[in-house]
Amino acid sequence: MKHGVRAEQREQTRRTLLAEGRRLFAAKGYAGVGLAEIVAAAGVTKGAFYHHFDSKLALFRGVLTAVQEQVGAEVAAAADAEKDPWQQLVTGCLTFLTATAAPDVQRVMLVDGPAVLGWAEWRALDEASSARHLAEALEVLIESGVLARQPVAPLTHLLSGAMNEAALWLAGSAGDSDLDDTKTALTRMLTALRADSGVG
Amino acid sequence: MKHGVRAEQREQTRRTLLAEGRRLFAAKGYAGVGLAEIVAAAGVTKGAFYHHFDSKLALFRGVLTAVQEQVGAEVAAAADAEKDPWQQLVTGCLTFLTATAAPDVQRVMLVDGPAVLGWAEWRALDEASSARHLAEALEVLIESGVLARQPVAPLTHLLSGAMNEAALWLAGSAGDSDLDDTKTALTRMLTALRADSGVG
DNA sequence: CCTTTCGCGTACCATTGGTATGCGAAACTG
DNA sequence: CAGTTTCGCATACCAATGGTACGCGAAAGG
Repeated sequence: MKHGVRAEQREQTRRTLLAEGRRLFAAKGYAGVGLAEIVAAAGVTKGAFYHHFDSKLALFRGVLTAVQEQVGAEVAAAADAEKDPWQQLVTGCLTFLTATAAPDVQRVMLVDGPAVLGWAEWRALDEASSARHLAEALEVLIESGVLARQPVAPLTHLLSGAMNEAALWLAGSAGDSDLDDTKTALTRMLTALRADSGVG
Repeated sequence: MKHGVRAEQREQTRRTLLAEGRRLFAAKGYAGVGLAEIVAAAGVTKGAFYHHFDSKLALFRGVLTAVQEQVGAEVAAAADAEKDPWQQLVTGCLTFLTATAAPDVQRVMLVDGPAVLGWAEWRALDEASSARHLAEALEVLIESGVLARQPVAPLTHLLSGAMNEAALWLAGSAGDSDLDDTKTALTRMLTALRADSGVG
């Protein structure tokens, strides 16, 4: 790691571009923001931008990765605070609903992400940050006999999709009890998967 | 309704633009296809296009509506073939997984839709075509005591999101048993919501 | 048959993502 | 410390795209 004045300024410029890109992408969507606006907000020019990123898409990829890592860390922290593996799953899922409540997370990670990068790449990035934790938690619970033995992949995607859509809906819903109701419904769905729930 | 040569040609041109738009949007995504390509494929010019649609976005809105109505009709038909309300729900949900398997449905309706139109408008259109059926089916089952009494909105979004994500995953998954496994997991989740499942 | 309507083609414009090139200061080198 | 290289960045420019203004020619209406 270099520590000269040059390397420092370089990193500062890169961080500013990522920060302003995140702010603008969240506010106006990927297609609604031009490079001119981004570089102006960052106080640089297009020449500087293309020195740091190959394309507008590359900047979005960087922003999305940062958002996903932030959400993943928040969820993982909440889950790790629980002792019981089952409670880790429930807490992690419920935390996800609130961690993705911020508008910038919504638009970048849940709405524009799949369309801009393509679903496959978006899925791969999500897998690396948060979905992997979900799958691992499910596997542990299956191995320990808490959950009925079954393939984890379908379950992971069903739950992941359910939480994503619920988070988007909650952001625009006016009802005060919607969050609690959703948490209740989600908890009920998770509980239903248990081997001792009488289903299966 | 006029029936002259002129009105007929007009409708023909409009249908061709919608058809080619759907084909190209599905193949390359909304941002990946230009108006020039669309009008060339339809055998007309941009002048004709803007005589029928206000913008590229308006064409996409028309295409998306058509796709959603097709999926909604397919799901509703399968559900209506069942007598028992509970079986209508299960059959409808399972049919959704196969009805959205076509690549054009995936990209237009599930990936690009929310990003291009914005999540709110996309949700409103989805509500009008398929999600409304789901909500109605859930309400019937709650009223008849099959499902535990609970708010339907959170449940609708959780299930809708789960099915959307599962459909996208299934399209790219290589495993032969993935579809069956997903249907099993989805059925298990639905069954868990029943008032007599011991949960809640 | 003469006028009006209108579906559509042609020519054009503004903006956007992306590139080629030059400059000036920081970082090596003797 | 002078000379040279490196490199972060700015300027000027290009091709393509969504969108508009306007004109033509055939069908619709009297």
